[in-house]
Amino acid sequence: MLYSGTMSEPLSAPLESGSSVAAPAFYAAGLNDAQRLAVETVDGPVLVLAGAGTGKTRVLTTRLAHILATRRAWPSQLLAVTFTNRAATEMRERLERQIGERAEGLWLGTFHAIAARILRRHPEAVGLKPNFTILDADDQLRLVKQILAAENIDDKRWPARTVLGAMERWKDRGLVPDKVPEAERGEIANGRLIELYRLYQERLRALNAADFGDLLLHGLTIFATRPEILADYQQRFKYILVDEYQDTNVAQYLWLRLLAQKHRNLCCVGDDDQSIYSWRGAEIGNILRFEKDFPGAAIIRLEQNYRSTPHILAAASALIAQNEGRLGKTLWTQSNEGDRVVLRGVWDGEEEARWVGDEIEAMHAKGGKLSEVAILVRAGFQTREFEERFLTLGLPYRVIGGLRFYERQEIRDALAYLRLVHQPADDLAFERIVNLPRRGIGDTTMQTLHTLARARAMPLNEAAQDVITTDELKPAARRALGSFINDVARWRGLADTLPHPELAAQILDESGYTAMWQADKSPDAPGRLENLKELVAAMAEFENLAGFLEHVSLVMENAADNSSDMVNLMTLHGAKGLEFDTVFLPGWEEGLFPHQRAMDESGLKGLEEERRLAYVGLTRARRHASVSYAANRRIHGQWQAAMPSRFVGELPQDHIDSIAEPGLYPRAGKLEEAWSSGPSFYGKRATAPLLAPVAATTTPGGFNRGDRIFHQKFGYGTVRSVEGAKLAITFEKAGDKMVMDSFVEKA
DNA sequence: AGGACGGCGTTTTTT
DNA sequence: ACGCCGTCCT
Repeated sequence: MLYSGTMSEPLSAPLESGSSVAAPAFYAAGLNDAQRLAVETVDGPVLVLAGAGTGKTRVLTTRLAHILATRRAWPSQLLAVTFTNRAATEMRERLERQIGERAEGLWLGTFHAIAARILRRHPEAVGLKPNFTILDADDQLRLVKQILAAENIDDKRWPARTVLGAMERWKDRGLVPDKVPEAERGEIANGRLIELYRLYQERLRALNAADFGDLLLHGLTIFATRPEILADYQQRFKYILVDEYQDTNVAQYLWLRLLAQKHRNLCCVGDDDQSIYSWRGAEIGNILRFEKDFPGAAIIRLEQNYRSTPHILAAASALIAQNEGRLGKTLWTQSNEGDRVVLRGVWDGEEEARWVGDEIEAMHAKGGKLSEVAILVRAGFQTREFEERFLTLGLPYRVIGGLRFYERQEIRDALAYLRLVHQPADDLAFERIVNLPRRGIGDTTMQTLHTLARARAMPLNEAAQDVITTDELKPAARRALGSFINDVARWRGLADTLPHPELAAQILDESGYTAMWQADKSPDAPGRLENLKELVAAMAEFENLAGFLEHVSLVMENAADNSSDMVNLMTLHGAKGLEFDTVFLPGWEEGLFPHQRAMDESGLKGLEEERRLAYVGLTRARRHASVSYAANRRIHGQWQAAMPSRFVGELPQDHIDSIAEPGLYPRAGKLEEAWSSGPSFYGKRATAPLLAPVAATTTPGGFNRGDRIFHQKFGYGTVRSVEGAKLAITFEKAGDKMVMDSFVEKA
């Protein structure tokens, strides 16, 4: 490699290389014109509109390499932010491949990781101590529940989820309690939401904790109240790079704007057509408004697609063209025709799964890799039918996006021990494990403890220290509690001398936690013990306990076992940023996709986001994409008649191969009526939802299409259709049969 | 302190 | 239909 030596040596690429037509620096080799422009336009604000599959990551890393190679900045003066750890890791790995060690010292990470890093340096500016805890979703929810209970708010009427969600949306917009506009207090908790928000924030501070939203929000507060700190970072970050800009929320936008104010070298990369996270605060307006927000910004479009065949691209493009508020791009490719997008109409979900399974098996038989196949669904429950089918076929599959390692009960318990040792004020951790395993510290004891802690405004652990010196508790409880907090104190003392993995192992043993699972006879107990071992082993990779806990809070990644050859099942959201040779997109039915709720709650905006989701799905495919829809689907146990998604109608005829069984839809014309009335159809909503319970086609015996039945000889099955007194039934064991209605009974 | 029972919700999810 | 959560009962 030409590029060698250390950072202090002069580099082969001269600073003024960008101005000449001389041979481009080696790292820019193979870039197309737009990509090169995106790499080399380093001064001033830049928006790179990177369509799906246009080589975005390559541009991002090359741009960083270019800035470093031309000595415009030291690594420590570069800030590169992503949304996911996956993206951050990928960027770092690719950058290291390009420029090796020179990438060290770069501020590269997720918004949250970078914000946490800054917050750890100035926690006192927002009333936190340096060892503050970062709470996860579970802790947040528990905290809100406690507050609701303390405030006598009916959590049936105002579930903690809802309350927390509303507070998080405020945080997403950078609003601390005092800044929430009067008009927005809403009805939640009878207008007391703002009060709850305030209490929640106070509670977090008392716990010496921050939730994810706070990482950004506190950052904004620090920048607003401590100009000298802000100035320091503004000075430091000469170049800022942002990935997936269409997913930023208002808080992140404000944060970036502040940081970029001095040098104004802000490069945002994103794709407005792939904005699919509005429901968690992402503000597509950020990317749409970029030119206004940053006057004089260069807009660079990456439109050459290196991923998909022309048919797939054309289908996706035609679909997304139906959206209104977009910046607009024209994706093109040099690759050859390839197959059209397959559009398949089927009777029901079971048949859909059968069809997909058959297709995959056929492909597999021809030597295709299963790991290059993905089934992308709108909602998690849709994976079930495929799983069932694949189990019958013996087709290996993995569902991506289930419980993650650090979300498992035993892992969270173990972490609670470590958190408590690390940060004595962590009441949530205290409560979680104070009586786990059982050590005779019950509700009564905890109530006493809570009362005392509240009265003296001190953490539970501290209150416990006091209470055991009094006779407020019964002797047995006092002994139990005393022994527990003694243990915790002892472990804390060991933390300085013992290597942290050993400390963890010792805690788990001495607390009786390991023994608890050893004594557990349930089938998953051995697995849990394994996980605990894994946890302790994983700790060795970190310098200390604090570093480990930080990692756990911020990088709750999935241990992706990419090794084995399996079909991938995941949601469309989960598929963003991934690509596969073959992609199946099942369940394209009105009400399911676009999802009814998205449209009910967000109207046209919701519909357009659903369409972007469809676009994301299609553009995941390299060579083969198959869309399917079923005429009947069972949702929440109820059979529903379904109409094909309007997105089906938006696919361009010239680029699809359509195979539908005849007679799937009894009432012709209904479809056009539903689609053509467009979004306003949902505005009215007087009409019955399209995903509606089936109008009864009943036999004399009272059987309906979709009924689950039992037959003496054939066993269980489902009524496929009804013809007078005869039923077409798909039996689970015996397959399809016609049976007289008098021979079956309802299951 | 642990199980049984009833009620409710059931899109998407990262950090 | 089903699973989860919270409550109530033993």
